[in-house]
Amino acid sequence: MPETPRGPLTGRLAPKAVVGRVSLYVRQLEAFQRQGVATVSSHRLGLPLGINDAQVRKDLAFFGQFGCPGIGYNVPQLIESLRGVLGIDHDWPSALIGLGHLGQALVRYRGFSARGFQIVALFDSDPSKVGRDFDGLTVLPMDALAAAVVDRGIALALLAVPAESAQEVAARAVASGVTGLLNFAPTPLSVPAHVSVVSVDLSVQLEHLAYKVQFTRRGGVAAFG
Amino acid sequence: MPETPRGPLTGRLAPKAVVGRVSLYVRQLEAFQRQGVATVSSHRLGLPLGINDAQVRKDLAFFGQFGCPGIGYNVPQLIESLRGVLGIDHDWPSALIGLGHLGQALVRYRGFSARGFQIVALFDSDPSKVGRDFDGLTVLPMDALAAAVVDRGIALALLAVPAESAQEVAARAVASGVTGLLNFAPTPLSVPAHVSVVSVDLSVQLEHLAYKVQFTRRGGVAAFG
DNA sequence: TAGATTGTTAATCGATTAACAATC
DNA sequence: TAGATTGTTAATCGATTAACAATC
Repeated sequence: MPETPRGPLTGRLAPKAVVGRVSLYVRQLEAFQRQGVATVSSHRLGLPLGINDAQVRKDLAFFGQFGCPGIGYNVPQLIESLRGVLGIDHDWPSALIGLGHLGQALVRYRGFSARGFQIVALFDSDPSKVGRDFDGLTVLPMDALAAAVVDRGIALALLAVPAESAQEVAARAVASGVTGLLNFAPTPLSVPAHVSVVSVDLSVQLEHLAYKVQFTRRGGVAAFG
Repeated sequence: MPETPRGPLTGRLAPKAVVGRVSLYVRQLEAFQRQGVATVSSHRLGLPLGINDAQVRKDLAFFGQFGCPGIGYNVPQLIESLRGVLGIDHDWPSALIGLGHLGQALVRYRGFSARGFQIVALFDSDPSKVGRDFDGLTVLPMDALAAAVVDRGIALALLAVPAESAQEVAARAVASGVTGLLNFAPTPLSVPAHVSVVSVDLSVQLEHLAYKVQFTRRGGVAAFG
């Protein structure tokens, strides 16, 4: 039997890399569960993800003790523990701000709600967008955000606005009570300490791809990735 | 005057973190250029990005010598050099594979073509999608990819297909001559050594945000981010 | 018991920051 | 010249990997 985990209440903020891998572990564990696998070793869990067994154990050790020497990890139990660690043992009703092309796509994208991130309200500062319907939701003006945060229990906002207005919109979201921002605008956001930001910069990713392809073309050895 | 850069032809593949920051430097330099700034120091370049001056100089040193002691960096020259380093001194005609919600969004998203990544052809393995029109482009069957790669000079493909089919579609893309994949499917891809992959895993990013918000709520100090 | 596997400590590796001589 | 700033080396810091006693 696994010992009692320290639990996610204690300890320091985990490094970005660790949290990212834990997300991958949860997804892989869910795949094992669907296959009816009851127990996995750190080796077997890391293998399909290209992560070595020492790394898997070290990552898990950051959050507690979840395994049994000689046996491995109980799949459903580890899923439950890690979902608690990540804060995905409950839903996160979310707002989407900005209904340009990217925003319209994100409303319809099913990948978020499949993992508990339901988009429950849409906002845009452009009056010509307000009142329009996307995927069954009506676009509200930014002024309505504070009320929605309270009424619908919104904590997170997906920010799909142009770079120029991102900082201003972020400030309004924070003022309305949002405490987490997924920022798709290609610009750094400055927010108070109690607010978290994760940025997804698609241009940076594409430029990284261009770099790697060019490097390979020029005869370099793609050592990793 | 800056000395002759080593140029992007030599050296090892730069670490992921370095390449990501260089993308940010280029964007910041372009902002300085629009403002008419002629010369910047490593300090001034890093400041708006939250990157310290030593880091900026170290990153640039990976690719060559671009500055003048006592003066700093010439803005237009550094932009040109770094665009060469990243391989974004020319356009990258790209294919988009998979026209689900996310794929449809990516076609219309202007952020890619603004940085030289033009989507010039659409593909889907689902016959009911083939022939449909999105943003002026007609969806082609996967069989047409190899010809398009040659005819339209395509090197990159954006992969917006379900996790279940991602590996199979990636293999077909590679067989058709694509050498770079931007993978939006939440699954690792296995490709030959001459092919590069950059993955954008939106669920992992959202789960990271959930972790940080939960951590803050529970009284932790958000030390970074 | 023998084999497997954990959690953890120590060793290695790589990335960031500091310091400074050289240079404009 | 004096002040500013680079490129680079050395110092620090953090993350990954290896090793192994403890345990099932």
